[in-house]
Amino acid sequence: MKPAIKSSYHHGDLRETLLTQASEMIRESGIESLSLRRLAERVGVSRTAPYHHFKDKNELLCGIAEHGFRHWLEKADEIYADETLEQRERFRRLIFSYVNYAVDNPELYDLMFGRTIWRSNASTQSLRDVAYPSFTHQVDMIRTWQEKGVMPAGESTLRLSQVTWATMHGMARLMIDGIYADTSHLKEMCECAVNVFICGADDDQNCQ
Amino acid sequence: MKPAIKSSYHHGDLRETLLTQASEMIRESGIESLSLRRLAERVGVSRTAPYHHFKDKNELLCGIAEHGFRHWLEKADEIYADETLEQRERFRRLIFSYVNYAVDNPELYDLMFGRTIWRSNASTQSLRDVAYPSFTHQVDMIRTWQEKGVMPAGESTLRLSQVTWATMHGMARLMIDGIYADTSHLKEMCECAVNVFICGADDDQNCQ
DNA sequence: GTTTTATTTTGACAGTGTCAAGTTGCCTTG
DNA sequence: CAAGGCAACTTGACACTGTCAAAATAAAAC
Repeated sequence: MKPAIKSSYHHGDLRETLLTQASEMIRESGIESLSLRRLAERVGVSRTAPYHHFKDKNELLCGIAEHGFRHWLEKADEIYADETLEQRERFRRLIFSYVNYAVDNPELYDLMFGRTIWRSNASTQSLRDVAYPSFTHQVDMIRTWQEKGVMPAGESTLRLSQVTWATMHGMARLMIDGIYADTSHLKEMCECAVNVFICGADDDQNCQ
Repeated sequence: MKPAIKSSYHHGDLRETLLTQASEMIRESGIESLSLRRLAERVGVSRTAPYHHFKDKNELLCGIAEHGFRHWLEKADEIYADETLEQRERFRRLIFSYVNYAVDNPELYDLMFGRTIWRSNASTQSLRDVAYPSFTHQVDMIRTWQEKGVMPAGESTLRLSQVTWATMHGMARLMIDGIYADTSHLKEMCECAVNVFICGADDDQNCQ
C-alpha cells in the first residue's frame, strides 16, 4: 500500500531533501548565508513550504546538526574501539581526528558546537538526545585512559574531560574561525597538545 | 579654535557615541540582535547617519572589538608584570583572568574572537594592529615561563602558546556558547588546566 | 557673504523570517 | 465509487534588516 520508496504527497519526501540540500548549501557558502527562501527555490517549492516540516529555521538547523553528531560519534567510536592500536595511540588519533573533522567541515562544526543552536537554549530535544552521549562517551574514554596510565590519574575525570575537550574545541575554533589563517601547523599543534596531556614514557612521574 | 570638548557638527562626537551605545546594546541583548537601525534610533539620528563614520556594519563591530582588545591587553599585562607574584602564580592568574573576562563579557568576547570578524578576512587594519600584539605578547610570556621552569621547555614555544591559548579559548567558548550551561565548575576547570600545563613542584621531571 | 565641505536625512531597493488564509491533491471512510 | 477530511503546498502580506543615491542642512573656509 505505502510506496515507501517515493513516499509522501506532492514532492516526495521533502523533509529529507531539505536537510541534504541545506547541508550542501551550508558547506558551500556558510551557515550565515543560508536562507530558507533560497533553499526553497533550490529545491523547487515555495518559500513557506519548509514550514510544514520544520517549525523554525532553527529546527532545520538542529536537524542538520543531528546528522553531524551521528556521523562524528561513529568516527570517534571507531577509533576508541580499535583493538589494533595501543591506548596511547588511540588518544592521539582521537585528538587529530577531532580537529580534522572540524577543519574539514567548518560550517557543520560551527553549527554543531556553535552558539547559533546552544545559546538561548534553542536546541531540539531530538538533537540533545544525540549530542549528549557524545560527551558522556568521551568522559568514559578519558576514565579508561586514566586507569591505563595514559592520562594523569590525579585529576578529576570530569574536569580532565572538560579541559581535554576545551583544548580540542579551542584548536578547532581558532582554525575554522579564521584566527589562525593557515592550517599548515595543525599537526604540530595537535602533537604538542597530546604531549601536554599524555603521560610521558616510563620516566614520567607526573601520572603516579 | 577647536572646541574639542563637544566637537563635531550636529550631534557632537557621534562616532564615539555610536561605539559606546552599540557596545551596550551588544552587552544587553547579544551581538546577533544588534541592528544599525535600532542603534541609530537609540542615539537619536536617522538610519543612515552611522554610514558617515563607519563604512560598514562590520567596521563598527571592528571598532568595538578594538576597544575590547585594548582593555584586555591592559589587564593581561597587569598580571604578567606583577612583581609581587611568583611566576607560577602569574600563569595561573592569567588563565583564570582570561576565562573570566570571556564569561563576564560573553558578547564582547564573541566579537573579539569570533568568526563574525575574522572569518572572510573582514577585520580592519586598525583592529589587526591592536589584536596581533595580544598574541605575540602571550608568546613572550610563555617563553619566559619555559625558561623559568614553569612550563615544559621541551616544546616549541610557538606551539605551546597556541595550545595554551586554544585551551583557554576552548573553555571560554564552551561556556559562553551555552554548551556548558553552568559556570559553577569554571574554577575547577581552570585549576585542572593549570595542572596540566604547569610543571609540578620539585618532584616533577616532565620539564627537564 | 559666498562657497565649499562635512554631516545628516529622506526615499528606495533587495533581501530576510514568519504568519494567515487560500488552494491543491491524496487517502480514508461511508 | 463519491464525499469528506486532512496533509502538503502556495500566495499575499508584514515587519524587519543592511545599504545605496540623491537631496537637505549646518559648519567651516575663504
